[in-house]
Amino acid sequence: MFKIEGNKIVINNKNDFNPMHILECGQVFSYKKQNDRYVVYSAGLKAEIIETQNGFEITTNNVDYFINYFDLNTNYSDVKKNLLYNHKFLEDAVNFGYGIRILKQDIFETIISFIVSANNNIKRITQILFGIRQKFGKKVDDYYAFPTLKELLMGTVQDFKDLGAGYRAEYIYDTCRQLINVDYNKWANLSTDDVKEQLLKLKGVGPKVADCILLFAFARQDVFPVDTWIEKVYNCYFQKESNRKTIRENLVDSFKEYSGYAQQYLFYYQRSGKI
DNA sequence: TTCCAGGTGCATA
DNA sequence: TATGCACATGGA
Repeated sequence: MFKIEGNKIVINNKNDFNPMHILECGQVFSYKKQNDRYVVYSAGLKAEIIETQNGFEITTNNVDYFINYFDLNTNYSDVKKNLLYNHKFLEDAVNFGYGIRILKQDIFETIISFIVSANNNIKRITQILFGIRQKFGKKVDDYYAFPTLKELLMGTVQDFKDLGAGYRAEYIYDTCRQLINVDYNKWANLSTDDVKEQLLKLKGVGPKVADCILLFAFARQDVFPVDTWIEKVYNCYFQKESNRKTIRENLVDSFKEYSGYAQQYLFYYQRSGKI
């Protein structure tokens, strides 16, 4: 799937890796499209992705971090094959977003990002998060790192409001203070339900945001975040249902340990307007 | 003007 | 446990 050449990760494959699909499918907000390349920022690190004749090249200041970040040791041909074997109706969605990979993002950044995402739109979420980087993060070369917990603790509720967070400003402020006494790195050893129980204690983290954090930071595929778009998908493919808890239960029951993957293909396809 | 965006917190029954 | 409402903000 890939090889390492100095500070580059070389991917000779265009079927299971597509930066547009990966970055624009809604799982991440800290990236920019610049002419011929995508630039991705995660925690304090940065990677640039360009297309080559046979695939893509990722240039980065931390090769190991981004091999894990892009989940390059998982075989997505197998993922898609297994998904389609049991769920034929996903074919159009998987063909549309064939290059999606579920990222393994920084835990703290993902918690803050998805608190900001609640009842918000992607353009504004992105703007607010880059604002948080610029105001509280360290300057590294030509970009700003995502602030550490210690750095973000310096922010006031008014600071976050000024950045456009609206009523979520208090959630960010409160959650930072709750996280002082929490070692979320140890949560990796817990069951999905137990991690979710911990996440739900955080201010601004409800069932949907918790599922996003589990999927995009803890690599738990047995969750199905249900938002306004997935509700539309459900009402289109399955039956009319407005209770999101019920929708989630039915979807996880159907997709089981492939729920997270299915969710991303469907979310990306639905948002494209091609459904 | 109203609706919508990767929903959650809180009061109430 | 389940339901209903308020909550900032800006684009369509």
